[in-house]
Amino acid sequence: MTKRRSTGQLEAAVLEFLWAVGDPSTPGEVHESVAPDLAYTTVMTVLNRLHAKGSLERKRRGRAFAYWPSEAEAKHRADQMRDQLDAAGDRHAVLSSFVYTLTGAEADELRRLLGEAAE
Amino acid sequence: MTKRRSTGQLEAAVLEFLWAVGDPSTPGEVHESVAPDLAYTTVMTVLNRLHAKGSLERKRRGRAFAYWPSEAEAKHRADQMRDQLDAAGDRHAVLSSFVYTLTGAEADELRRLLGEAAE
DNA sequence: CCGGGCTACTACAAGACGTCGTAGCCTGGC
DNA sequence: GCCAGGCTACGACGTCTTGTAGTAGCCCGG
Repeated sequence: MTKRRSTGQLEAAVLEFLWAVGDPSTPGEVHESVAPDLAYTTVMTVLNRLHAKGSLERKRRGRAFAYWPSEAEAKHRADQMRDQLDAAGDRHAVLSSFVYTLTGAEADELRRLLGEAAE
Repeated sequence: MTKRRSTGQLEAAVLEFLWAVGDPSTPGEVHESVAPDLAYTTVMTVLNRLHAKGSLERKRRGRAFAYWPSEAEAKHRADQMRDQLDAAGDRHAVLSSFVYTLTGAEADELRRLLGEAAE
């Protein structure tokens, strides 16, 4: 018996897969690629719940539904980051700490993006 | 009748308060400031749980414990942001989206921080 | 030294999520 | 056209986390 995944892991894995694929996927495809060790119905349930929460869109494809993320991964992640900033009492301190975690390449990338934004 | 707070809200509010205060606080102080509408024991429990999870430190003060965050807010938030970046399939896209959410002042601040880091 | 108040521990309830069973429907082979 | 196999939709169950509170014990002031 495989140990139960910790909370959120399965939903996260499903979302990640759908983002990576880019195209709408059926429960069968998701099951096979994400968690073939689990019952098909388990994956089915996760897809339904994510859809109910608004995280996924779906449309009929044959007799099944094909699911895909309702939001691009980049936007989702960026919004999460933005939320952290908004929740903070001291944004300066957060930005400072954040910059400290960046690699050199990431810092370069960020400078470039900020440079463009400055126009 | 008072509606139950949604999951995570109370813990978040307690943490936020302790971060804002800066000094160790007793359950009584937290209760009064964060959720006087709730039972004292409810706040007590939340403090204990956050301590058990390692989010809070505590030490005796009189016959009570005084609690304070084990991690600075800025570091906590920055780490959360970093996690989003690490979880992303395309970091460039995330950074780009993130920059797009920044205000002018925040962008300036970030440029300045990145400038320093470049030294 | 006695009562009121405040604290620590324990208990209960509800929601979110991981996981699966069952019934129904579609398709392919005969 | 009909039947069996497989796949899907929906619902159900268990656990863990978290919101919420009750009760018993301890300390201090009167």
